[in-house]
Amino acid sequence: MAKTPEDPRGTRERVLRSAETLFAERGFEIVSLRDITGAADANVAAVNYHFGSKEKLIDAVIERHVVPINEERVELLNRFEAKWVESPLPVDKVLKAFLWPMLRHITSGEMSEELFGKFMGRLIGERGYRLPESVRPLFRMMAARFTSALRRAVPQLSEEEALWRMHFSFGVMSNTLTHGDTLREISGGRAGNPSIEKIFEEIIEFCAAGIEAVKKES
Amino acid sequence: MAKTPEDPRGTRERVLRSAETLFAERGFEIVSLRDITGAADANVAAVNYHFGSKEKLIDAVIERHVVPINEERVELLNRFEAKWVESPLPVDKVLKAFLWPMLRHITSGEMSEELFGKFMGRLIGERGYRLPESVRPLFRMMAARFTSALRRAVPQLSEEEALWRMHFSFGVMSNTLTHGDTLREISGGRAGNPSIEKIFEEIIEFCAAGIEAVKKES
DNA sequence: TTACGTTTTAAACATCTGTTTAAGTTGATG
DNA sequence: CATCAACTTAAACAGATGTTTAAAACGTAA
Repeated sequence: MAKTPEDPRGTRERVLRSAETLFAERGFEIVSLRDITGAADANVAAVNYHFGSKEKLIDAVIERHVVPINEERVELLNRFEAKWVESPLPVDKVLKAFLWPMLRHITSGEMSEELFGKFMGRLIGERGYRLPESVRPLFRMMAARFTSALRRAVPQLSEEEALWRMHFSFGVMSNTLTHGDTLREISGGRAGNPSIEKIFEEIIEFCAAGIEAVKKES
Repeated sequence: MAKTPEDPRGTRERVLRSAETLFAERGFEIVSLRDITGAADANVAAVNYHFGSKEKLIDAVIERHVVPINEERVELLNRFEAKWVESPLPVDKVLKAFLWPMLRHITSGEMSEELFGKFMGRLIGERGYRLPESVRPLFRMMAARFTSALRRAVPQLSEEEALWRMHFSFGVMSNTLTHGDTLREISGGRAGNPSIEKIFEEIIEFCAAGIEAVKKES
C-alpha cells in the first residue's frame, strides 16, 4: 500500500498541514519547528529531511495555496472574457474573477474562513509580496492579465492609475480577510454577522465604485 | 542639568528611538532586545529597568505615535464640522480628517515616510488592532466620532454598511502605506513615483467613491 | 566628604531556536 | 533470507532569546 504524497498519514503531509494552521494562527517567523512537529506527531528532524529547512517549508506551504488560487483566477477571467466579446467586460466582473477563487478555496474546506483570511493577510503583512521563486512567474502573469482587463473596463484610467487602484482594492481584500473578525468584535455586534459571500459582494461594490471614480474639482 | 524625558542623550529615549526604527523595519516580535540596545548604545538590562519588559517597551513605542495622531484626527474633524454647520460635511472631508494627521506626522520628521508606513502596517498586520490598554479609550472615541460623521455624510448607509466601508477604507490606507514601495518595485516603474500627498489624494478619491457607492442590480 | 537614590553594567540564568549527526527502523525487491 | 533505499529517531550542536542578579558608577544634597 503505497503512500501517496496526499496521504494524510504520511509525515510530510502531516507536517505541511500542521504548519499551515500554525502559520495562519501565529505567523511564519514566530512558530517554531518544534511547535509544528509537536502538533504533527513527528520528529523535529523530519522537517529538514522532507523540506531542507524551515524557509523551504514556508515556501511549500505558500505554494500549495497560492498556485491553485492564481490558476483559477486566470481561468475565470478567461471564461468571463469569452462571454463578453461584444461589450467590454465590466469592472465588477474583473473583481469577481479575482475574488471568487478565494471563496471556493474557503468553502471547499481547504482551510477555514478565519484561518485562510489570516493566512492571506500574513502573506502580505509579513512577507510583503515576496512569494517563493516557484510561484512568481504565475503571479506576474496573473497580475498582468488583470491589469489589462481593468484598463479595458475603464478606458479613461492611465496605466499608473489602474495599478494604484488595483493596489487599493487588494488592500481592501487583505485587510477585510485578516481583520473582519476583529471588526465584528470591537463593534459590539453593530457590524452584524454577514456571510463571507455577502462580504465579498460588498467588497466588489466598494472597489468597483472606487476604480470607476472620476476626478471631482474641489 | 536635569535630563528631561525627551533628552536624546537619555538611555530611555535612545532605546525608544532605536526600538521604533527596528520595529518598523523588521517587526515587533522578530527584533531582539539585543538588537535594540546594540543600536542604542545601551545595556540589555536597560530595557527591563526603564520599561519592565519587552512587551511594555512595544506598548510605549506604539503609544508614542498613536496617541498624538488620534488626538489630531478628532481635532481636525471638529474643525471641519464647525465650518459645515449648514450643509452636511462631505465624505472626502471626513476621510481627509482621518488621513491628514498621518501626513503631518510623516512630514514633521517624527519618522520617515517609508518607516512610518511600515510601522502603521505592522500595527494592524502583527497586532490585529490590539492596541495597548492606555490608548484604547481614545481610539474608541475617535472611531465613534468618525462613524457618525460618515453616516451624516451618506445618510442612506445603514450603520452596518458604514462600519464595513470604514473598515474597507482603513484597509486601503494600511496596505498602501505598508506596501506602496513594493508596488513601485514590482511594476518596474509603471506605477510612477507619486508623492505621499498625491497618493493620499488618490486614496481619498477611491474611498469616497466606494463609500458613496449605491447598489446596482446585476 | 559622606551618604543616598538613581542609573548603568557585565555576567549569569534557564529556555528556546534551526540544524546536524549517527544510529535505528521499516518495507518492499531480488 | 539478505539487501538496500526510504524514512524515523533521540541526542547533541552552537547560538540566540527575555529576564534577573548583584556589584559598580553616577549625580546630587546634607
